[in-house]
Amino acid sequence: MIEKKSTRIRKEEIVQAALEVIGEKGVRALTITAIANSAGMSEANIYRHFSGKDEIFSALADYIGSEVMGKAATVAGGSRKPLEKLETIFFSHITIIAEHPGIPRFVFSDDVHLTYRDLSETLALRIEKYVETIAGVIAAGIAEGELKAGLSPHETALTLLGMIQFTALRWTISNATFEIRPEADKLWENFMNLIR
Amino acid sequence: MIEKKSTRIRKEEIVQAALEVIGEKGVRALTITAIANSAGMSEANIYRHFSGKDEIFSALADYIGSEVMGKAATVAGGSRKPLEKLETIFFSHITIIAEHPGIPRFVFSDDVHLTYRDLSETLALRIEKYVETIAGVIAAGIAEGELKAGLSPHETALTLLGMIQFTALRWTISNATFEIRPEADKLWENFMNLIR
DNA sequence: TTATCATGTGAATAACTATTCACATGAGGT
DNA sequence: ACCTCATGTGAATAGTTATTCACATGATAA
Repeated sequence: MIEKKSTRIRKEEIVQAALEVIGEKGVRALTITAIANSAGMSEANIYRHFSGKDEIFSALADYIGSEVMGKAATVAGGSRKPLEKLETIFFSHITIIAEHPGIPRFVFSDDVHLTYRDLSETLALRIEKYVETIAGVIAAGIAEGELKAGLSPHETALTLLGMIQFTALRWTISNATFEIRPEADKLWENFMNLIR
Repeated sequence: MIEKKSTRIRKEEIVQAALEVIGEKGVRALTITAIANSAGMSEANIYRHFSGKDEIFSALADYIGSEVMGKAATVAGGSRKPLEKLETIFFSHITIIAEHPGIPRFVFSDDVHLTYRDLSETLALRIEKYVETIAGVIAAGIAEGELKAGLSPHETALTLLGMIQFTALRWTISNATFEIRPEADKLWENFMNLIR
């Protein structure tokens, strides 16, 4: 029998274990057995701290929301120049993906979207908010003359996020056979050419 | 007992049924039972025509490859101006996604990638080829002076595809609550601002 | 010290999965 | 007409899944 810990701590451990499982084997492999193994506890103990899979998925979404998107909001609210902010957001997003491949897989899993509709709505709202945060930075960049005047902030933000997302996808599909960072460098350099 | 048909025809029907199931319920729901129901035949009969799920997935990948990516190659090889070609490829891709949501879900399903590694390699190669096709059109556009001189064709192609892919994802997540076509129009207009 | 209750677990259950198999049928060649 | 074999199917099987439950344990408050 493992050491006893409070539900608060166990919940964090379970969420982390779940994220690890997704990062290694994908959302499909996120079974209670897999989580229990990864977290080093019995399956039954998972149910001491979560009512079921739904609740684990919710907690995972909350964690990702505060971790990834919260970070971007902080950067956006800072005092640097818009282009610098964009660059920081872009590369920190890329770094997070490289360190936790489970995050984009979870957020963009059609399995999650189609099986847990309520959660899916929450995710959609968070993504939309994230897009707006980035669009705000782009709008500021245009106002300050750092970026092209003709840009549509919202659409340009979608383009930037699509670039990030597509990189994460190609990375998973190719089974991590390329280095994500140099790829991101090239994409960012080209993107600056596009928006200035 | 349903009418008897040749394996060639049944294979096509099964692949179409599978694509439909993915479009409606996602890759996770692509069970033999679901395919059999959608195709209107018994589960056992599926095995008369395919050795198992792997082979169905392979056939699905082949169908998508010839359908979607073949189309782009045809357009790219045509005699129109590069910018026109890009626009055609972009909107025909968007149209295909809107009509067959199962296609992007299948191609970008981490479930597929992580469970069927061989198939995943094939998919990765096809995507890379698709990227190169688009990069070729962009390079031609630069050479002819239709597009900005400083662009990197490969990275710009990735950006374009990311835009398409991200739109498909947001569409699924939001449960098809927005019209995909007007969204695509705005994105394309902005993209033209970016690349010219 | 001891009583209590949150925490931990092995085993059972019911539902669902892919796949197989023995048997049925009918279309097309002879 | 009839033979044959590709095509079609209900039922069985073995494995996996989420979830429950009766019982164990140990931290902590009294």
